[in-house]
Amino acid sequence: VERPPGRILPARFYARDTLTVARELLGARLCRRTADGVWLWGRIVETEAYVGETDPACHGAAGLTQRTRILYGAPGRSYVYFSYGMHYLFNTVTERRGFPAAVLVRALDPEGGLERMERNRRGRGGFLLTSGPARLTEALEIGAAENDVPLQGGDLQIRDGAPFPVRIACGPRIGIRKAVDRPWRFWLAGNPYVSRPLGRTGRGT
DNA sequence: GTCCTGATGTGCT
DNA sequence: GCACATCAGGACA
Repeated sequence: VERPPGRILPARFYARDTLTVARELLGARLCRRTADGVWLWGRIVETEAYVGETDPACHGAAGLTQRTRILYGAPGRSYVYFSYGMHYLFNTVTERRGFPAAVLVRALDPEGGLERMERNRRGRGGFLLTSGPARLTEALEIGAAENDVPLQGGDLQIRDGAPFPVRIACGPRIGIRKAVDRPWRFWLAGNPYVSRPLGRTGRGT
């Protein structure tokens, strides 16, 4: 069994402007060590920024609560939450303490541990393996236990990767109803694992 | 291909 | 109560 390549991104990487972090996470590797010690990872190809109390789509817009206290906490940690009664979504906390912001990871280009990921996805491979925020957490076995943990070691890490030689595209965030005008979704143009290439509309895949 | 719906937990209003 | 940063599967065309 292999180990993921690249260098772990330090906490200070995340302690910056969230839009910058969202762009610079493209190409980095989200790495997960399962309970039985298997490494699963992929290159991040799609992200979204959620920025502060003034961003209506950010959970931080609700202010400091039990749920959002992680967003107000230290940058470089995970924020995993349960959505629609069935899915877990993975975010990295950004900016300084006291400023609630995060980057949602929406898609991965799978790189290591493909067989295990496909099993986790009940046989679905190819595009359906990791092309969506809930798909990738299921593939990588990320759940409630991975909420509020550091990303600089242990079983959940983000490591750097050589930049993909493609354009970074941006557009409106997916699946929200507030602040739809802010183009805070970023993706690698042409990558086959991007959940919704521009031009496709509506819900579903 | 598009459209629609069901599954379902959690936190805030 | 209800909104919600989703996905899968079925009904059509």
